[in-house]
Amino acid sequence: MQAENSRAAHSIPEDYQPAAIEALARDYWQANNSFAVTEDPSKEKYYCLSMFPYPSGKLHMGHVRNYTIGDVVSRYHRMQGKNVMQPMGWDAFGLPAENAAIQNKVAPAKWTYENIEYMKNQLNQLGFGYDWKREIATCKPDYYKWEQWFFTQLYEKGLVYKKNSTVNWDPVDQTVLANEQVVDGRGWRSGALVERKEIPQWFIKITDYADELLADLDQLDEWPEQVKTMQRNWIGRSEGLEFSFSLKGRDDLLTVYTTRPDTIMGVTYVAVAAQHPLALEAAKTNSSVKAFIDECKNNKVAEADMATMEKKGVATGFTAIHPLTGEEVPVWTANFVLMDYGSGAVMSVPAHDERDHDFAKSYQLAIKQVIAPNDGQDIDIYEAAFTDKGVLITSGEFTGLSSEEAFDAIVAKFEKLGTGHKRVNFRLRDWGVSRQRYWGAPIPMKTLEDGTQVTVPLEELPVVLPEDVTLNGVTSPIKSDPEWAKTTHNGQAALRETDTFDTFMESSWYYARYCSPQSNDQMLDPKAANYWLPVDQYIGGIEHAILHLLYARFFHKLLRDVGLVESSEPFKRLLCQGMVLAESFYQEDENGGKVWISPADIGIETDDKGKVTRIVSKLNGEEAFSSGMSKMSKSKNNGVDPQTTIDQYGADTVRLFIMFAAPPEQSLEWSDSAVEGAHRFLKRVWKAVYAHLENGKVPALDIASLNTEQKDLRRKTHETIRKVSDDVSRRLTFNTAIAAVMELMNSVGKYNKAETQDLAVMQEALETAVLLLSPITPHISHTLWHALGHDGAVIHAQWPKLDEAALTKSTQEIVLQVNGKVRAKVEMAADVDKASMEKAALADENVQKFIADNSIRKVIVVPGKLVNIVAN
RNA sequence: GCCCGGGUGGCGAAAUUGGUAGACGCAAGGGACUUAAAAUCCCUCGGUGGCAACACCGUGCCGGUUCGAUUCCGGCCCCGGGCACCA
Repeated sequence: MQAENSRAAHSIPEDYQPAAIEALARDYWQANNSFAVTEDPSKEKYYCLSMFPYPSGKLHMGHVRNYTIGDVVSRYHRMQGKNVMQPMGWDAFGLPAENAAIQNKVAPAKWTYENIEYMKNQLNQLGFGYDWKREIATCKPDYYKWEQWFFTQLYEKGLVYKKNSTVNWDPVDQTVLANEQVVDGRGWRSGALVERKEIPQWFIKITDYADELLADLDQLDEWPEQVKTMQRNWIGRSEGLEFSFSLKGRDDLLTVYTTRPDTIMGVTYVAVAAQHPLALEAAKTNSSVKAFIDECKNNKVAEADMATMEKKGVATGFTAIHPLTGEEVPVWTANFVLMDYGSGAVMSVPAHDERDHDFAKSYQLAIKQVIAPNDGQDIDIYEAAFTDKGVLITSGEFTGLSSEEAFDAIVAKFEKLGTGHKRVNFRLRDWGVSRQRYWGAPIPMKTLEDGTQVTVPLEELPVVLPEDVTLNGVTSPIKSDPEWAKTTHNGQAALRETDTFDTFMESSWYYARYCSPQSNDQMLDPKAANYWLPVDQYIGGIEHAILHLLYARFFHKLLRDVGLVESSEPFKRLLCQGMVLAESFYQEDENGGKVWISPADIGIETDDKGKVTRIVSKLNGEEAFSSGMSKMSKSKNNGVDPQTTIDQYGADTVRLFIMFAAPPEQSLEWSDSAVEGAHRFLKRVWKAVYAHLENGKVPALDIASLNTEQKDLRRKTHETIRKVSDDVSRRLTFNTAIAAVMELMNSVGKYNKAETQDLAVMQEALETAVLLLSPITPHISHTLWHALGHDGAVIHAQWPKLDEAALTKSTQEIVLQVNGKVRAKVEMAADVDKASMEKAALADENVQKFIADNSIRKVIVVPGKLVNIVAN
């Protein structure tokens, strides 16, 4: 990387012209197939993956951010000499295609393929280095064939079953609605009040893997702690007691599970779900129970709605008998008990559970305190529940035990009596994969005439989804066409399943398919899969922290257990990038409603401190208002089309801005003027190289002969290498990496000598800046690297090497504090010892002033950094 | 409601292991160049006081630990993500 004698520099125009140089770099990569990779056991592999996009129409800023991060990481590791795979594809099934189909009268397939074409072109314009040979679209039969096959394998292994489960039902359109399609409790098209309905659906037993999914989180040491915590809570392992209440005058038992057996003596009622058999039975004779159950049919399915709705219930008339005391407690049915979770019944202890407490107060049910605070503090149990652990009171033989001791004692008691046992429970529920929609992969099952369910054999796969269809907005075309389902099985008539898979199915294994995307005789080629997997760096939005990442981890373990991969986890390192926000503006219409105005149509007036004084709409010249920063969205009309910015400033500016504006995990605020700032910086880099080339021939660097100024610039160069290397590889803080290169360029700009060795250190500084920037702004770096005299392309260059010797400094700044406040700063020798530091501190005039008449209690010396004198 | 994050100048941010708060950039103000404007370059830029040296205050709010807290602990407020059929 050091300058050779008589380097043949290539001249460049004085001005930076992004459009021309970006086309040049793109043509080079394309002509040389720069990003195509194959398995090469002689090289260290690096698999960098960004979450694939849903082909919604055109790229949005969130995509640009996601894929820029991935491309920077990929290009960095490439410069480390690794065999880097960076694939791209399309998460092509989903609801929006059906909506677009209804709106624009175009088939979902056609709409999807057109969007893919357009977005692929945009990705190329941004200079992302993808191996397009590996492109996948999940809506293509050669992809979902293997997903269907895999499902049949899981079925054979007993990991798939069918059961009833609740959906949102639109009674007017006679169709199932996604949560998104339910607006204020009504169907978004029909406006009808949505009902809960139970329909049979296919489930995959993710709960069989709950223990492993939980335990293996501990191995993922390069995942954000935040994501692992969310997954742990989602899986929700708990230890508790399962036991049954007998029912007065009946033979059946009511089974419940509790994580707080220590509070069992405080049970004052039992609550069952509205769909619980006991509630249904009570409804036959009790009209208020029936009315309540009917009312619950209008409850929404989403958990957030369940949790925030008013807690309601009604007594069933049944009476349960407390298994330890023999006491009689009423059985209620309540809207907060979930039928899908546990046994659909819970014991209620109002004194020690907030929800039970609220409910008991609303319905005048008894509140019985059985736990007292450890510190003996008096509490008013009618005022609020006491939910902490403590000491048992009025609990018969268990009185006086701590909550922890009582847990064991009470579980032991039940186990001895044979009426209950300790049980590990998970919050995680099995994965319901059936969707009653058209644009998805058909579920490969058939029903025979006698009702038997069979899998579709491999030779009949894929079960192809017809693409040339018209949607009526209500029923899936494969459901409304009676012919589609008709098939045979071993000569017998059979009907195909007309439900399709949840689209999370496709996104749960695409990362593995990229390793052998053309494999047509098996799901994965194990040799390729085991070379590339696990993914070394996965990048995507934090909104996927739980569901997608958990399903993908689950699928990977399933792939392992069918023998297709060797590893147990799919993603070694994870980065969750933040959202892209923009300011949104509105004016009010005559009804007080908000009319959202695009940021492009807004003018802003400021005072002489830059504070905003007035916002005006350019559309009507009247005052407008800001509603602050929010996620770029259609509803707030605050989206900024990446294409406009690419056209105006070029891809490098967009990439630089988006990496500089915020650290990757934080939300990023779009700012037009900051984009201009990024562009200005690239112009400065260009000009600096141009000016350097004008100075003529550059001699070889002769380190021994450098003067102080030359050494200073060289130190700055190598400090920058150290900082940027660490930021890009370990910290993934691209914003501070860019800031460091900006500092280096500021030093370059201030350097005004151009004698022999000046040119050599300048050459080194500029080459370094170009190399360090090249993962972020690959196009301008491509041209400038060439201009600086290199015949090979910058993508084949090595990442700059740190010269530790260049970092040495003769002096350093020492901070002098009195009682923790900075009172002076002094330059001292780099190798100064503690005693001299302390001596210098005590000798300082300002330090002396602040010690004054106080006596010195303590002196803290941090070697090479600071001295703090404690005096009072 | 539950789980997980975040809150630092006019703005985006930095401070990596408890050790100089505000690197880098944007906006703004002043100046140079120009007939002029744009572009570019130079200077200033947390608040208050002071000619200055410097002092005091300042990292959402209240309290704690520490020689020293943006960083650790307890409580609160506000904003964002997820909650199983949006992807």
